[in-house]
Amino acid sequence: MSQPPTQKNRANLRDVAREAGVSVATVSRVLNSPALVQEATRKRVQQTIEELGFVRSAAARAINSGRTQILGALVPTLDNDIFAITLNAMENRLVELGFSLVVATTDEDPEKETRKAKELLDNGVEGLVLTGKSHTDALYQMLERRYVPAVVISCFDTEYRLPTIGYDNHKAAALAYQHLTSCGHEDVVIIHGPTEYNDRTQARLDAIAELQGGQIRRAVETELSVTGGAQAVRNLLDQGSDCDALLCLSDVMAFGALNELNRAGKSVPENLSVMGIQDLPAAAETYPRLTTVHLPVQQMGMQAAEGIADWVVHQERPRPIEVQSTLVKRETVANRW
Amino acid sequence: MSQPPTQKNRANLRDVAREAGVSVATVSRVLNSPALVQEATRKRVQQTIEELGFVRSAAARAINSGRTQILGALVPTLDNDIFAITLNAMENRLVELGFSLVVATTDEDPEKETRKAKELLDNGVEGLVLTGKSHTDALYQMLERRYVPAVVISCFDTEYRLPTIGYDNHKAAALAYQHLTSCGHEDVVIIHGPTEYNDRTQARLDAIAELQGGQIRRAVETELSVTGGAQAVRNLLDQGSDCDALLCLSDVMAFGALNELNRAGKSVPENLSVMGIQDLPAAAETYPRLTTVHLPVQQMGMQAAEGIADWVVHQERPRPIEVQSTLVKRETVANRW
DNA sequence: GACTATTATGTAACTAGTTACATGAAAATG
DNA sequence: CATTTTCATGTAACTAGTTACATAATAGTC
Repeated sequence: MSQPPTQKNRANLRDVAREAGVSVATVSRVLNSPALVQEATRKRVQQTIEELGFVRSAAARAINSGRTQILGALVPTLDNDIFAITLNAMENRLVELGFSLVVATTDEDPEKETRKAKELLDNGVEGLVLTGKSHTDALYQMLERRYVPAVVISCFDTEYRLPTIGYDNHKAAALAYQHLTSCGHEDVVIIHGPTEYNDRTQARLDAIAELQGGQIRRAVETELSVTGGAQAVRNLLDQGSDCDALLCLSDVMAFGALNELNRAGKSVPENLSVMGIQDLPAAAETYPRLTTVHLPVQQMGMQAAEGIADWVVHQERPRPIEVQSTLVKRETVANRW
Repeated sequence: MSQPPTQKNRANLRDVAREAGVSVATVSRVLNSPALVQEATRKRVQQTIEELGFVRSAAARAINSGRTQILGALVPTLDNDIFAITLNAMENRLVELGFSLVVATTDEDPEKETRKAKELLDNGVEGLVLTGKSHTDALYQMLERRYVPAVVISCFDTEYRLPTIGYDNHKAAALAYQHLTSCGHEDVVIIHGPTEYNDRTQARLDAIAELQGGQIRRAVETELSVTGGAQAVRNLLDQGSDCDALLCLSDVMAFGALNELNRAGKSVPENLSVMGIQDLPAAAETYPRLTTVHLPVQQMGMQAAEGIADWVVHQERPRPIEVQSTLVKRETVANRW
């Protein structure tokens, strides 16, 4: 039977010291600054560590250093690609910087986010990466009271109370919409995800409203997913409503939209144009290839990782960082002039 | 200037005790078993905790309980949907069970996985969820030496040295291939991702090899992504090679394949059939809708969460759990009889 | 009113490391 | 050869909690 020495009979520093016939300080030195220990002693201690299968307790280290080396990220969901690429980049960079990343999902619900943030902080997370600007006062207070570094991704706003590291959603949407109008599209239907607590979608809508004279002319709200995009188009077609172009405020919805238009026998961009925002890798492979606005989410993930790590280590609040969105012209927008 | 009291001047248990005029034991009781403390005292202590903004140190708690409440998941990547849904489900269930989830990516590289596993364990993770069966001996030894609970997802094998919680890749691929043959498809091209260190892809290929008399007849290896699927089809078309059906061993490649076939003007399933494996949500919305094998990855995520949490808490190794794959007939497979 | 039971609280010893300071011995300097 | 410096190591006091045990103060019983 395998003994179940979960934590109990695991060797600790004192065991190693006793077994090797040295003091705890010496063992600690072998682990942390081996140069200070004579070679013979060091060898002996190292061998004892091997023999006893000794592993330093992370908790005990943390208690002394006040550092857990763990950061947390709160994202709305992992269920689609929108945040996955950012997280992937963030995780990779953080590991290089010596941190682990705890991921928690919020379902775009500020209350849930607050609860999860509390759990993460209670579990020893040293800093947080939040998504967007919609958070509860309780969360802000918690961060301030505990002096927890926290940065915000997926948006850019120098005035915001936390450092933002991301793209300007307003600009990105304007870029997309203006491309459509510059190609002669008059009647554009905006397909967007839920706006409740989603300031990024709201900012994109606001930008378009501005360009349409203060009021969005035609918009349909749907689920922020491939399925949502498909459903929106299905409804539009069922109602027999016509338009020049579809602007999906996120690529995933554009993917669904394109599929559904193909199914309905509508030619894109001959019958109508379609645009997305984000430029996921798959956007280059849709049929037809999706014209979209590129959001450098990978770069954002890396910068966020560096920003939060720096803040935690050097107690220096990072400046907001804007990553630039750019228009990617492919095949789903026609020139109507 | 905001004081930078990162860790230092943060109030601790002793500060609260002194300020409230009670002993440290009483404060600890207020936090852990408030019923044992008289109401007046409890109120006073709670108020002092509020005033001083006292927050329990996770590290100090962990040192006593030997429990960090943190689990780790090692997945090949977050860059596409394949693992995102599983992780999402896992994270949600783990939070319910009182754990946090640290996510690390391995790029399907056992050495990198071993390094990351070590980092996670050194950072205090109590248990691991691994993906697939390709791991280094060093990793196995590390897990055994440290008595770290670890379960494996995305496969099912009762003989494996760690408990597997997942689907049987062999069965899933057989299910897909047999559907194609039962519909009269003779000449099937298998499109699959890299097999190096990817035992799941290998198991799927093995199943098909068996059904084809020991040797895969036609296969093309590509990147495990939408882009990869599209490229594979592009190459196939460029070479002018014909076939009855395309079996993509993962939905994401099927998405790319369908797009590319649409682009080439090939009718699916009239010209050729296409199948995927996984049944991502988007599979129901492709054009045409993708026939695939459903892998209940959400259920797998939940079960894995429960299995590893149980093992960590009750020191009881879970039994392997198989989640069943099922055929989902949609529109991309024609009957050739 | 004395004796026991119950309840609330405190003391101090744990958990597993790190580290300032002290000590002793060997090496370098005058 | 004595003195100072350097190096290796040990002692014990920290980090921030938890908890077994002791004690004091009520409450309940005979």
